[in-house]
Amino acid sequence: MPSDPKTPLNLVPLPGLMEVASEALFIEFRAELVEAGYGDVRPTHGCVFRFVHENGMRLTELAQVAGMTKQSIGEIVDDLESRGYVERIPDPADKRAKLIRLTEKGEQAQRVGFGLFTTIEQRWAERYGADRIAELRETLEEIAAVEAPQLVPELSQAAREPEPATP
Amino acid sequence: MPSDPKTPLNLVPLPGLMEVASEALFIEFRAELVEAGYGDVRPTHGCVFRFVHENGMRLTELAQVAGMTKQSIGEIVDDLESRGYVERIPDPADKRAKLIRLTEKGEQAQRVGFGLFTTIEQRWAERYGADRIAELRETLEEIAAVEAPQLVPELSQAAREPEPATP
DNA sequence: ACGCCTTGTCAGGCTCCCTGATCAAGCGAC
DNA sequence: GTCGCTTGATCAGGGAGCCTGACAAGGCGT
Repeated sequence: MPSDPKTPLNLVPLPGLMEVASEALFIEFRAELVEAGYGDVRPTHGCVFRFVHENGMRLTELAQVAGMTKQSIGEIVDDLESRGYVERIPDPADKRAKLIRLTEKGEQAQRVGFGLFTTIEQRWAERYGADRIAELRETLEEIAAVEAPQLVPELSQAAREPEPATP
Repeated sequence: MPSDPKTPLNLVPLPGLMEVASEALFIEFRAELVEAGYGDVRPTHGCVFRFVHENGMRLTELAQVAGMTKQSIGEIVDDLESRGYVERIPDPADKRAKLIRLTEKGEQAQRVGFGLFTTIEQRWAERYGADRIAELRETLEEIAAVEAPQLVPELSQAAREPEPATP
């Protein structure tokens, strides 16, 4: 049945639409991150920037909140460390453990990243109508509250600070 | 800064919300597909079920519309072939080429899959309010039309037939 | 002081996608 | 006709991201 090269949008399944919008959002984010000079921060690294605690955090804890294995997070942290975004310092409370903490550079990147989210949402509000986007957010929040009550609690907050400041 | 284990939803960035909703939708789809007896159809296989033409389609063409390389699609088709969902028949118009076509089993799976999309959308309409979901779809369609004019044209249509029929 | 749990890491594997190279078949120019 | 060039499919290899299993070093309860 898929034959007509121009499938009308109202026949595209909801997951498809969702994915298109989601990906568009992501691509916009990615492009601006590159433009801001953080092109070496890959999508995978997000799980660290989102969840890492200001005062440092153990690998195991990071793995838990990110919903990944210690090994996977460890690999990502290795990568971020080699790029200078995070550092491992010995945990004074436990000689086995190390605390993973953002470096100065890492914190700047985090600020810029969080700032980009609000920037983009504002831009979409201008592009598609503020009420439409507000509506969209409202609906998605309701959905998220129902569908992922255990999944969402860890997700980061964005934009506590007013402006990202230039990198 | 990410410290409070309970981040209020209104502080979650739009992409995060989008992804949660998108994934919830996907998981629901996946679960029902398994339940319908098509558990061996993996997400990757979607690019074939979505795009394959009723009368058969060449690998190269499939790769083009799916936006992937011939090799990647080829691998997926190999897999689907070994599972009995598609078959390769010689192309009468070109002795080099083969036509990839759904088998009977493959067509049933496609029907069921397409049907599930509408089923789930209806269920969400009941769960979150028909107008809310209609609104959501409307907004997403508008976004998709702007953000992915070259990306969307290939996306499949769903639900041409009224009911998926029991597998 | 003795096992037992925890923390982090090494080793290896799987999936899904990619690039590069190859081979057979068709097609156009002469 | 036949000599290249293009095209359809495939083989080989690689990288990103995630996983499970195994294990050494350190801490902790009794």
